Amino acid sequence: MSISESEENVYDVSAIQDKWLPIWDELRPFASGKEGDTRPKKYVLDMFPYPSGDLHMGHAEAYALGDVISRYWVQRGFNVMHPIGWDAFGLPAENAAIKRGLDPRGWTYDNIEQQRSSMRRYACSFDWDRVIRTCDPLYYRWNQWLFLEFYNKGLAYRKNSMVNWCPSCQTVLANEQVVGGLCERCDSVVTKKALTQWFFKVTEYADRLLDDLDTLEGNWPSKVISMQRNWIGRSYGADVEFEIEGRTEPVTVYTTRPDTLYGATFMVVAADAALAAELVSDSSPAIQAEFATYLEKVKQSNDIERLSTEREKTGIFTGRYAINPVNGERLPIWAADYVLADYGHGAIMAVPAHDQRDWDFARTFDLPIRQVVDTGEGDPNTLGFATVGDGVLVNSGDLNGLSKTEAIAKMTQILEGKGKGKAAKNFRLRDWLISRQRYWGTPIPIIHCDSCGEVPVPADQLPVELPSAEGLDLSPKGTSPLGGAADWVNVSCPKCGAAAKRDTDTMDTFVDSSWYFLRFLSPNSTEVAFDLEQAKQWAPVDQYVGGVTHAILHLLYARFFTKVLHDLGYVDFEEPFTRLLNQGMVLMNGSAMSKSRGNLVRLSEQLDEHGVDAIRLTMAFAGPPEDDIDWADVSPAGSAKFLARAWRLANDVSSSVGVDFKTGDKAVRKAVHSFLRDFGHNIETFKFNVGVAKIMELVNVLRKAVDTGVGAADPAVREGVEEIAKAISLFAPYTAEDMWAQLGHQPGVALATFASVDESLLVESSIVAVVQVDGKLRDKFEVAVDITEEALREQALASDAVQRAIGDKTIANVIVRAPKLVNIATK
RNA sequence: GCCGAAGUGGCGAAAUGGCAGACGCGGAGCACUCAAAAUGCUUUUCCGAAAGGAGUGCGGGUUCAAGUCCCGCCUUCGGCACCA
Repeated sequence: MSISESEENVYDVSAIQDKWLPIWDELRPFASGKEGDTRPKKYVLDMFPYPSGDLHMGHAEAYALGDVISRYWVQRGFNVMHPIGWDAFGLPAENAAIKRGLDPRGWTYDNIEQQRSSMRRYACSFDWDRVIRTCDPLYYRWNQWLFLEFYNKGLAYRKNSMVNWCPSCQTVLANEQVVGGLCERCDSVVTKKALTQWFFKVTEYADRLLDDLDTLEGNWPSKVISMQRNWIGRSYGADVEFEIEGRTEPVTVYTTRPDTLYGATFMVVAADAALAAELVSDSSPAIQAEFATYLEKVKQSNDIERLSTEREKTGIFTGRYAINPVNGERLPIWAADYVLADYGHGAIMAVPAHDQRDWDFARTFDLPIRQVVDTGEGDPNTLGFATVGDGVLVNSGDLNGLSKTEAIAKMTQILEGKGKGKAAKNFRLRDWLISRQRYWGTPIPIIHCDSCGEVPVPADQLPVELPSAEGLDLSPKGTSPLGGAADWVNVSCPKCGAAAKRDTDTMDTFVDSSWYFLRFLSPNSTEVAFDLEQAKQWAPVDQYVGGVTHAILHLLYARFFTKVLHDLGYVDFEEPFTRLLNQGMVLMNGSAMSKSRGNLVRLSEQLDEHGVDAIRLTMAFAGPPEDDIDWADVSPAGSAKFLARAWRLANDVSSSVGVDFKTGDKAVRKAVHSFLRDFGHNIETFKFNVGVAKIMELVNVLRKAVDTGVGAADPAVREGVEEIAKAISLFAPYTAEDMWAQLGHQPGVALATFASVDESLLVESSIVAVVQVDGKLRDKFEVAVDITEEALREQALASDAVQRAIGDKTIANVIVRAPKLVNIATK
């Protein structure tokens, strides 16, 4: 081989990348929504990134996998919309701005440009005509519009509540920013603070959010469905009314165990609930003082203490008594912090015999424990723990002898008859706190007027644009930085014209991402949030791809928004994401990559070293997409080697474009078409690693065919290599495009549809039958596919190896599954 | 504590109840080369020279046949966690 020949034959990754990028810019193969496109639609969506810097390995995995799906459907002849945008509001921009004394805008838009350019190099199949950035007024104006739609429907409201507070950052934190009781950013211990905040009424949709999960079964990872079910946490039980001595109004408690009402020996109210303070206010000064001290301690407590499992129960006696509605017993009322103010009614009936927490409390304060369910384990008084299982009711009047389930039903009935209670349900889910005392977010479009109260900003005055950050103190101080923008805050009331002030809070960025998938339908509209006709055509999202970190919050909120939009008549579906794929994480040496761990792998360096295609292929081939990839365990060099091997094959093909494949070698064609059949199935079931393996197998078959078989000129070889180029295009678009060109085609392999499977080529005339003796493989031989059971049985028994294995044992049974298998069972 | 998922070669992993380990990484060997790289080919679960035997976390079960189904454990990972 001469030197010049060998140079032609070298797979030069960077040259290929440089060659095709500008051509694709011209070609724009992934523009969607052109007039008159008759292809069936498919909406494929990757979770949009936060512009925190350049793309990292995690993005590289997510977008590689999303691209496999998106490109696959294009090549199956679908009109695919695969848009991208940026979730561009949020704390990191603000923190960077504070640190450098800059406007968060500059930092954000710079990062977006960097990520956009990296995505182009990474050959993401995005439709670049549909880009959105949530920090554009063009976008967040519609957050405000939606907020007002929610507000008008009573789904957005303001209330005072205890929220997470970081004493060091001087700001409220979202639940997701509290990690193990510590502030995500500064590791300070998070405490609680009472503040008036905006909420969205997610709880009103709790039943539907839970029940509709059933419709996602099979199309969403079961893990995500069960996490959402747990998070919503519906429980069934009863509300029970207790008269309180010296109080006109009864107190209602929620219980899942109304059957144990005869076992109630005391009542507990949440120490930080209004009820506790009220009850104590009529007690002795000594109790009032004790309560005040206790309440102070409770307010100081933090999640670290709360999370401790060994924690002793604490509480104080309020000096008040409740009356058990079924037996008239006087129950002392305690205030404690193990009862939550914001769940149920903030008060419980304590049944220490059958609830471990009540048992612990009873033991700490020497309160009676009365068994009312015999579970067969014994008396909780002497057992040392509460018995919570099923059993037979005792010491319970009319309930005696009933099972737990029967007793729950009967007690509920009794209470309803007496007007002392009713069946009830409760949710773990709380309303969504959306206000943030932060600058870099969507301003809440409400004006506070002394005489008119909360006044929505009129629709024609939207958007309420963020004032310039210039001159504003963005540093955390417990109130929103927007409060410092006097010109912006002070307005006249839209209703009465008097002096009024804007709401200075901004919205949680999860609001932005709760409906962005609809904005892609008409990304630049100044008339509507999203075009209703376009929504009919494209939505809902057929395939959503993203990390499992968003399994609860983002997906729950987006589902909530969709249901609200449905009820408002804007969309005709109730679930936003028909199918969901969660990709795993990219690790290095067993743990998540981070600078502080010193195990950070830089995407840009990987791309420089191995090429875009090899990295993308490695992401897909490493294993099942939902599994984590440990970068130390995979071989981008191996991927590059395979791509070069496939590429050389295109180089070798010597037949010309348009040659009649039907004249090609049958055996090779059979391999090609059985590949086509398997590959499509693998991709559609997300077995990308297996799909890649199938391509490798076909490449190996064709390499052999070229070198030692039918030769490079056989039409079947061209047929095979063309399909390989198309298949590789899902993973390695540069290599595929270059192969396509070598094969003599015009640019645009990404739009080349797969050949349909020729079933006639797959019909087998013979097959290898296996013979087992007692389940163990003993022989195999080729037989005709239509061999009769008798003939196969005879042939199996005639085998020397089989006879050797049977030896002197007696044959008990012979199972024949013609033509594939014979199993001989001996005694 | 509650809910869920997963345990298969040296490694990443395949396997509609029907040949365990496809495909790849790594290893070994051969060819090409003055040589190396690259490439191509062969081989690679373990024990055994071989015949053969063992083998999918552990213990049972169903079945002609179990990595796969059922029961009971163990381990690892993820989520929730005083939710009455």
